[in-house]
Amino acid sequence: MNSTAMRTHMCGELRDAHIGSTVSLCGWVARRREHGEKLAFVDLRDHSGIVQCVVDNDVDVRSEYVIRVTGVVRARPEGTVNANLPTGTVEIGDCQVEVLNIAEPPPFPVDQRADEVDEGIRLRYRYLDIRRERMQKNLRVRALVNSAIRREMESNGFLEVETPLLMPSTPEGAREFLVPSRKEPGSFFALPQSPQLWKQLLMVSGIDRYYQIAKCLRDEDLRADRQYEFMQLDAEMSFVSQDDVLENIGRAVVAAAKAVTGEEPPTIQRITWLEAMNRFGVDKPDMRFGMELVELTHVFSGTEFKAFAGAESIKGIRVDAKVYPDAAASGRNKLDALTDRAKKVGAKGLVWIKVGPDGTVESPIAKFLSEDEIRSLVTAMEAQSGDLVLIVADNWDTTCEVLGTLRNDIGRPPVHEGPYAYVWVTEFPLFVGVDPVSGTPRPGHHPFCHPHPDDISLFDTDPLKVRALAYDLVLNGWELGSGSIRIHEPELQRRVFNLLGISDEEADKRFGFFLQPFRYGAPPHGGFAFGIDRLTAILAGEENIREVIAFPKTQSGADPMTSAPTPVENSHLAELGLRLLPPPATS
RNA sequence: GGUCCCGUGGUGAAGUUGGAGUUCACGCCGGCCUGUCAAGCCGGAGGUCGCGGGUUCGAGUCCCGUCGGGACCGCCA
Repeated sequence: MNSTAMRTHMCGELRDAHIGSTVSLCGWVARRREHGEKLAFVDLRDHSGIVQCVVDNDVDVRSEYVIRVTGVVRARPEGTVNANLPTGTVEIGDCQVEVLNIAEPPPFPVDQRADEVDEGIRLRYRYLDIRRERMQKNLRVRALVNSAIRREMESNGFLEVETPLLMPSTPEGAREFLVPSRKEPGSFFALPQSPQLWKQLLMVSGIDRYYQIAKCLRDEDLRADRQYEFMQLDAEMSFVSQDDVLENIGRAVVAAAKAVTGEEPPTIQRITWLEAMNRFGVDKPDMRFGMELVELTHVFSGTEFKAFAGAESIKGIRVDAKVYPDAAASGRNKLDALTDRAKKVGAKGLVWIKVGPDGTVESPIAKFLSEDEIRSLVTAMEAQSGDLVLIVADNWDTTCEVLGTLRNDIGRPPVHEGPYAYVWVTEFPLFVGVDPVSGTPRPGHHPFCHPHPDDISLFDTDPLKVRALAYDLVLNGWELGSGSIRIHEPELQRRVFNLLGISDEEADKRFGFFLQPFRYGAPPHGGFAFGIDRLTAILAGEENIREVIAFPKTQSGADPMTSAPTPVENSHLAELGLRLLPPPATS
């Protein structure tokens, strides 16, 4: 399969079994070791690996020259086997070397040492960076993920349908990239944040099970886990319950993980949003480690301590001295830093308690607590001597969020470290908070999420308590993706819009092209989408999705290799009916 | 929009409380070398210390600004 007109084998595949065969190999010069005019060792590299070629005639080859070597595979002489190379028991002898192309010295070593090179430089010369084993591996992991997902989705009856990149702008959600229209100056296409609207229309169209490995584009600030453009497995199913969606998407994730690691990943756990918040303080819990939030409100129900008295929610986390000896032994400076961190996240303050031997405690607030309270606290926290307990008393949201943040700060391992902890988070709230201007609830996911059928009665009385048939998939504390059962009944959709403060007319104006088809018979349906880049990064052992993207952007949204984005000629703009504003004045 | 970290030959790093023409390793160029494998030995070239301004007798070092890279907050329905 690997042989071509120019080569018979790949460098990395040669083993003892090939000894005696004459081979032709093509690749790049990884290194050369010269021993005078009549002996040189050339390490030849292609994507499969490296093999040593012994050259006993005078050839001038240098790093990254592209060469073709023809010679005979032979066993290495006694004592010269290289255990560090998979091909280390053999070498290519009697080499005829043909230089196919010369090369300038590369700006950085094209091997593991480039892991230490500034990422901006790696990106400027990405085509060289990708020659390295690490990037070759990562891109191949990515391809495995994609092909496993395709195979699994298709074997489960999903049909791949491609959807447009050029679509109307919709004001909701993430900031869009705009594409000016040449034929209609002043009008614009938007690039899709996701194929959300298209896939729901495909359900109306009777496609039944749709999937696509789709490019999504969002003009939001970049992060280790966020790029302007990213890939999602996007899927939608008709006549399903939430369980149907979770099972099918779960199979695709499992298939991808298995394709990469060779092992069946652990069962994907399920947890409700409420439980996730109560136990982990976040809606994307990293379940690889403990330090769960402990409910303490009842412990201090009759307390004299002002900061605790009457607090809606009091919770604590225990920093186990056996697991986190450094954090548990934090001195005053570190504790102050933790307090600052807690305040930045929204807490009024942070109470710390160091547990000593025999139930003694050390804390700035110890004198305000009764012995009973201290005893109950230590018992509730299951605290041992040396442990550090951190307590927040506030409204429920703040208490959860602050402790969830501190828990992650103190205990969270790098995202790519095992074990893999997949979890479905279900029953997200339909609305999150209230718009400060209009006073109406804000959608938690998007306005087409189906409310939990048990909660419809709360619509008029307590809308913020309404749960949605919405769910996230979380891996090691990263949100891989989310989905929901959608509203297919126009009447229910109108009720949700009205709660959101969107009138019928306004809904029609904003989402008309999307809502009108639903009048022609929309099946009950639901779906999901998860990020291929994030899943691939974790499976590849990387903590940054740039490492699994061939040509990513930097955090500032630029490409150091192509210099994009670049200015364009005024004539180019004029053709699109555009003119630039003067640059903003700098004071 | 904000907080924090980084920027010194091609690459990675060192450079003390501000003090001579910045140092080291790798790489590069030349020479030697027949069993190396990050080969070895000898010699050589290569710098706007990101950029601009300020403080100072004197700035890689201190201050301000700016550009670039990174982590995070906001943002990502």
